[in-house]
Order: sequence, then C-alpha cells, then structure tokens
Amino acid sequence: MTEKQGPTVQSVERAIAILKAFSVEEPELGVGELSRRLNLPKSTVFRLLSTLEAGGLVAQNPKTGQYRLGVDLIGLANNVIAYADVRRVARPHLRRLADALGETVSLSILDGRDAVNLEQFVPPRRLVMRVGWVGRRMPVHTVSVGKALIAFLPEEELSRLLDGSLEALTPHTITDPQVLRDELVRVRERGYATAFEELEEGLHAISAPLYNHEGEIVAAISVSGPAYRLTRERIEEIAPQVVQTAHQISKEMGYRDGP
Amino acid sequence: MTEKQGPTVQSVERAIAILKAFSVEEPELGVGELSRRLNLPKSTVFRLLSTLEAGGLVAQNPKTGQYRLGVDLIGLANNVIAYADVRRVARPHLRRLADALGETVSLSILDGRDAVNLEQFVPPRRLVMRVGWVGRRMPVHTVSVGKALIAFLPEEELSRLLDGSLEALTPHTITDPQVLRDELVRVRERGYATAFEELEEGLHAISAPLYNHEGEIVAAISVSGPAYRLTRERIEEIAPQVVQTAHQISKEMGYRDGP
DNA sequence: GCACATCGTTCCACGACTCGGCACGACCAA
DNA sequence: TTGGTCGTGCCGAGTCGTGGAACGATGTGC
Repeated sequence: MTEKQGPTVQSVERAIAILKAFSVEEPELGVGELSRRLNLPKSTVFRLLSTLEAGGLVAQNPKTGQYRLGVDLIGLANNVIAYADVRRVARPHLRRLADALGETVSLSILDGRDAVNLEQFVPPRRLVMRVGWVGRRMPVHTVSVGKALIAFLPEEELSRLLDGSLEALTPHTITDPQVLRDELVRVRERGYATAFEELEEGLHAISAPLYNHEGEIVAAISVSGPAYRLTRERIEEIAPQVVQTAHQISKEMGYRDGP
Repeated sequence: MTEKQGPTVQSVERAIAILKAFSVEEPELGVGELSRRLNLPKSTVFRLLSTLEAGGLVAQNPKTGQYRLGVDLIGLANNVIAYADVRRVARPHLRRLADALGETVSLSILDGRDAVNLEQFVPPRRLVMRVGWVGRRMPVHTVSVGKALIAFLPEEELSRLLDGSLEALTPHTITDPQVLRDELVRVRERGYATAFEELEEGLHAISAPLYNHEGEIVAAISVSGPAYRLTRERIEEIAPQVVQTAHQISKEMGYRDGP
C-alpha cells in the first residue's frame, strides 16, 4: 500500500473497511457483526452496506439477511491491469509447477512494504488447505517472495523499506535488519529466497524473482507448504525447478539474461 | 444489481463511480478526466482517490500522475464466494469449448435485470478481440445468456423482470414483451437461447443454462462471436455441443435430470 | 527562453450530509 | 410466551465533506 497519506474521506474509509472484513473463511457477515468488528454503530454500518449494495459491491443473502461481497468486484478486479501481463504469462507455468510438486504455488508482487499474492495454485489433493491467499498482504521480511522481491533493490529503496522495526510474526521471524541484509546477500548469490516458519509456524517456502524485458524484478513466484513436508532438504531439491520456472516466465516476458 | 434502494452515502456512491470509471480500454485516468466524466470538482475527485489509494483500491502511476485500479481489488474479488463453485467447476469446460470452437465462451449469472459475465475464455488466435467483458452487465432481454437465465423463471418473477419498457440497444433488440415471451417458449423447447445482433450490431451468440443439484438455474454459458463467422447455420451446428457442455457442468454440480 | 495551458494538489469557509442514539417489527430459541 | 438479537428506519446535532480558488509543476508551442 502507498506510504504517502493524503486527505481521506471517513465514510469511504469505512466502506473499504467493510469490504475488507469479508474473507473466504467468513464470506457472510451481518450488520451486527460488522458493527462489532469495526466498532461502528449498526445504523452507520447499515447505511454503508446499503450504498455498497446499490453499487453492486456487496449483496444481501435474502435467506439469512446477511451480506456478502458482490459480483461487481469481479468486474473491477478484471479491470486491474497492473501486473496483468505477468499474471497471464505466469498462470500456466504456476499450474504446472503446482501439479508437479504437489504444493501450493503463488505469484506475488511488492506493494509498499508488503508482498501481495496475486495468483495461487493449489493442487487438487491439497484443496482443503490454505485457500483465500489471493490478495493477502504479508510484510516483505517475513516471506520468501518478499525477500526475493527486495534483494535486488537499489540501496536507497532498500533502506527506506527496512526503516523502522521489523515486526516478529513468529519466534523465527528475522527482526534484525543486519541479519536480513545478510540473508538478502545469500538470495542474490543463490538466485532464490527461502522462509522457514517466519510468517507462520510450520510453514516453509521458497521463491524466485521474475524479470521483465527491461531486467526489472516485477514479481516473484513461490512454492509453499507445511514444514514437515517441505523440509529444508526438500527445498534444496526443488530449488532448481523453481528457479527454472521463474526463468521461463521471465523469458516469455522478454527478459534476456547474460551479455 | 439490487432493485431495492435503501439509504445511501453520497461520498461512497461517488467513490464507487470512480472505481467503475476505469476499464480495460482505459485503465489509467487522471483527476481532471475523472472530474469531467463524473461531473465532480477536481478537489472532490482528488480526495476520493486519495482515500481509495490509502485503501489499496486505486494506485497512482508515479510516472504519469494518473490513477489506475489497485491490486487489493484482486483480493476482494477472490473473496467473492457467490458463484464460486459454478465458476470453478465450469472453468475447464469453458476453456475446452473455447479452444474447440475458436470463439469466445463466457459464464454469466442473473443479477437484478442484468446478465453479468463472471468468466470469459477467448481462444489464443482471437485474443485481440473483445476483452474486458468480465463484470460487464447486459440487460437480460438483449443477450442469449439473459434469455437462457429467465426462460424457466416462475411467472411472477418473469413478470417483474419484464415490467417496464425493454430498451432497444440495436434495431434488432426485442422490445415487445410478447415477442420476448414467445422467444422464451422456444428457449424452453430447445434447451438453448440465441441472440442475433440484439446487444451489438454484428454479434451473435448461443447460450445454455446451468443447473445446480436442486435443479435451479444458477448460471448460463454462452458462445459468442461476429455474425459473419457465427452464422445462423453455424449456431445450429454447435448447439448440441453447447447444450452438452452445459449439461456436463450441471452434472458435476450434482444436477440429475430425468427419471 | 518565455508565455500559456493543463495538470495534480492544497487550503479553507460553510452548510449539506453523515452520524449515531433510539426505537421499531421480525424472527428465533428456550 | 418471553427474551434476546437481528436488520431497518427516523431525526436532531454537528462533523465532515464539499467545491471554489489558488498554487507549483510540467509540457508545449512560438
């Protein structure tokens, strides 16, 4: 998200907060529940919901009276052209990688100080696991894609990103900027990044960056899964495949490496 | 979109109007352009954009100063669970049908008096044509999916839908409710609907409804293309394939037809 | 190089619009 | 039947959003 903070409109901020309260785990919420979650009076929530409903961004379930996100959001998301090319090019590669490895494969971009998941492929036999990660924001220092995305940034941008304290999400999260910098040196050397239980306990991941035709890093792909399955040894095993997939996607976007 | 109109909040309505001003054809818009489009003062537009930007729903292109839709919309769209099952089940079938026929294939649902496209598959050699239809709303009487969706509605719901005049979008649009009703009889008889230049000049389409496990119509698929290619004869040729694909999708959703 | 036009952004006085408390009828469970 | 909670409606208060004017930045044409 943007760092600069211009003037804002309170009721629009509230409306956005309502939209973001819904999730894959909790797709339907009532006026009362939203009121409690967002610490707003019910009549305020009701009026905002009514406006969002008129605009097609939420819909009321006539059977339960509760609200859910509306289909017009699908149309809006489809008009998001940012990263559309890399997403379209990457999709078949990510699907194949997910099927080959039997693990969750994602595509993420850097947005402010967060890595944001734009695509996610979960193999069929793992569908009950970790859904709803598309759109999820994760602090860059806590995930392998974040490290892959920032490792090659100019020093000035990197310093700005690492300004302030690094939040610990688990006991394993890197919170010392120097330790993170050392880690980024390794990412640059190896061409891929890893994260071992730094975002969530029991979750491991490996990522590789994607380059566009100008040699800029525009996104990163990652393979993630439970630590008991995606052991450190297993991550070493699949690293070449992840890096190669990232390379293939980059080449399809016009990236040319070497002299 | 909902017919009922509750109390609304003006600034949230305006913010939604800003979001909907962006399109695949015009992915970047400036403050001044939005001001003119929406007939709002620039300072009002700027403040609303600033709020949407803080919420991640728009982003400013630092190079041009113009705005575009933000990646958080992708996350919100991913949390839209309405029709998620039918979309997931239908996707591989629609992709195959698009590849087999070499025409655009879509999935649409009924929302208020509109048919709304939720999925769209365009074969590779046709990618330069008609993009950005996901999220598009079309009056039900002007498209084949609309006819497929309303043909089997109870009389009461159908009457309510056809209340008021039917807008003519082309000289071929059906505007006489009785003529439309006769057309719907044919849809029920054949099991599929057609539209010949009723939404746009030069555009033909054929659709078939999708049923859920309770035998309710939840969506419809369509094949569409230019009239010179998708002639009336060609539509007769592919009708069995469209109906069969719809049937396969319906069965995967638990639909059981016949004794 | 300068003038001009247009851009996004900022400021501020003002009142329109949003707020939130309260109450309502509907619904459900005990 | 009673009590609790739900979504919804109303209305007075005043906060917040509005919009006009102006600003600096940028690009263009002469």
